Amino acid sequence: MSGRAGFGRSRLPTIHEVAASAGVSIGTVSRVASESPRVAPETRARVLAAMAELGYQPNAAARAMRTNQTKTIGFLIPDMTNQVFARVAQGAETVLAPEGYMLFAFSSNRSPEREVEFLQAARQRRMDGLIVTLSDETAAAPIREIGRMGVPIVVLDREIPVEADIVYSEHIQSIETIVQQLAELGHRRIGLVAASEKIRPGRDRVTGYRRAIAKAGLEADEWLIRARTQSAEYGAAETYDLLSGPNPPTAILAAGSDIFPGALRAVRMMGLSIPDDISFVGADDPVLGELVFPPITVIDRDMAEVGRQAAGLLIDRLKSLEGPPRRIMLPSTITLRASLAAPRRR
Amino acid sequence: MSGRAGFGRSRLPTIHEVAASAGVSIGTVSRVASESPRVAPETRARVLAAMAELGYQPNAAARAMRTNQTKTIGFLIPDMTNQVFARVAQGAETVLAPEGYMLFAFSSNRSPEREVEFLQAARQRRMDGLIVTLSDETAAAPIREIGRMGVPIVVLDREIPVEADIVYSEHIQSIETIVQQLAELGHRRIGLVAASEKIRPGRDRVTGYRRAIAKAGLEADEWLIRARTQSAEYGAAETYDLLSGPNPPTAILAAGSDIFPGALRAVRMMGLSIPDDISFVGADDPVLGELVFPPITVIDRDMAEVGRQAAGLLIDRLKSLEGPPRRIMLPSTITLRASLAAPRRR
DNA sequence: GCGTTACGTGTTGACGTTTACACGATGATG
DNA sequence: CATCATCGTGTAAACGTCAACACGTAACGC
Repeated sequence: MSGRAGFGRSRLPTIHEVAASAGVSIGTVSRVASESPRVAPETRARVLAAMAELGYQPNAAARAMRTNQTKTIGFLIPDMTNQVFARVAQGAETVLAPEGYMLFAFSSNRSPEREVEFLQAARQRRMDGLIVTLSDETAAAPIREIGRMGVPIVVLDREIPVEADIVYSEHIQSIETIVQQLAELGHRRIGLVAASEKIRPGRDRVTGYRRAIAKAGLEADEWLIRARTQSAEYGAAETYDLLSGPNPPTAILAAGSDIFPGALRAVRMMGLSIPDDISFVGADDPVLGELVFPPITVIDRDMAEVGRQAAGLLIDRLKSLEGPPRRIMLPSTITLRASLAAPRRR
Repeated sequence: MSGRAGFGRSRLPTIHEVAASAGVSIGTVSRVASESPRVAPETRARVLAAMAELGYQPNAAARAMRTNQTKTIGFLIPDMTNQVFARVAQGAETVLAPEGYMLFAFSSNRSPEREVEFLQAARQRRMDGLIVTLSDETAAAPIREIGRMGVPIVVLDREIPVEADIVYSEHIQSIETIVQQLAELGHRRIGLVAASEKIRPGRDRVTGYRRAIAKAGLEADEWLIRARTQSAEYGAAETYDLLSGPNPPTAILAAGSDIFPGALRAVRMMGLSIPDDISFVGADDPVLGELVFPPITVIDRDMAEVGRQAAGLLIDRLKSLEGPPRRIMLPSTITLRASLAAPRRR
């Protein structure tokens, strides 16, 4: 009952009030709350009733102070609106929840300053563990902060000098495969638009691209490589620039979840037809490639699995801190669709 | 330096250690930490140096216990992977961060049980305020839990019997407008696929639809209305069912961010051409409608603004709890594109 | 019937902060 | 020169919980 009406702040009942109401000591209430076996069934029932009556919820701050754990995991993501990370969170949730941990997500909007703020907030709040995706491997401050955390951390797809478990995604091989296929179709100039080389996915994709170009014996033209920012605007701008240049590519790799729609929009705006005028490959978006016409070949990954693996590593580390850092590599998959064809004869 | 190497849990320095290191009392350290003016500049400098040296971060739990606030806002969303909510979070962030609040997002995956768990966790953690989007207005448990929270809450686009500030989105008028336009083009049978009638957006869209049908003097066929679940699969299934029926509609309203791509896929799979075979309207996705061919007319809303408004209401309530519940209604906008045409003659 | 054990419950610091209060030193004032 | 603010700092209590310890009671074995 206690329908303490009204807005805003109202004092929440404490363990003392529950104890008084149930006619026992606070120790007994505490034992009931933490499901200790050493309580008589009848007493337990009375305490439980008092708790329900008062709507008692133990104060996590006080509990954290005593027990040194918060049952809270923080998830740092560069961008909430990016489905890639949201799917990771969802996957991690499925592993963390059964273990009694709450996963709270925080978006840095790709700002290293915000990342530092989050990491400090996480430390202040004594979160039990963290899953972290930094937006820039070359920014020193967040990395320094990670080194100070003092709790287990799992890093997602980044290469940073930190003692942490890491879940990698495979990027090099899949880009190589695609470039090779395009070369076999007869493409000699292939444009790559990727996220920043300051983070592993972008860097690896550029690496894979260069490697495949060399293997196929094609001319290595750095002008064809664009890797600066993960955004639709950037994808559109670079794609436009590539396709309106003097010696444009005959295929475009839009290697990023946000770059993909941007690049596609640029192609559309220029009135080019896929795959007749230009071959096109997207990445990291499981929906878009299937819905547009023609359907578009896409490099994708099982992000929920990334989340599950990351959460698994974290749980292990939470249970026992032993052992060297662990690394897991998860594959990328290529879904071939109708967006690839031989280049138009000049 | 204190480069206390190693994995996992390491003890973090307390205010006592900082005090000892700086040669002052804990009271003084506390005053420095909370930026009280009553500290001599030279002392302040020494304390700050000690803090930096040790990498001190105040224990939020202890602080929360003393001050009764956590500077934490919780954001409950039905589904992280849905861009609609992610954009709200982003908008709310921009208002909350300057006020010193951290926004932590939690996804319930549309489960009322998970919603209750989050609300209880938020209460245990003594979060200062909440922004909440329930997945089912008819589920009693989460609503009861909200009533017990004891902190300011802002509810997003739901009608529930709770004393809270609410940010609504307009749905009825925009659906009415679209249906009317379709009627004017000559459509007499219009299919509606929406989210559940158990939440306001779905219900309002059905209401708007019925109202417009009546106004336009069209036959009201309940068979044409599908409003059960917000998912791509549901959107695809119902669209397929509508279009393969004996007397199919000549236009489809896919009134939900996840329903939209699902419905579109169904249309594609049936080999129907937009707008020649079928007119099509999407909703709540600002990207998809623009990228497919032909571009699709879409009902959309400025979700970041929803987030900003919600955060604003919350901040006000946090500063002064006075006054009756406030309600804000934000508009929907219709972006007309090439997916609407007169129905094919039978 | 006594000693022993096991069990259920109460009592009592701690956890790390903040903040009201106390106190000594310094400088201004009459 | 005595008085009194003012300022900077230290001290100690409190916040709500847990868990180690203490204690009383009942059951049991001998």
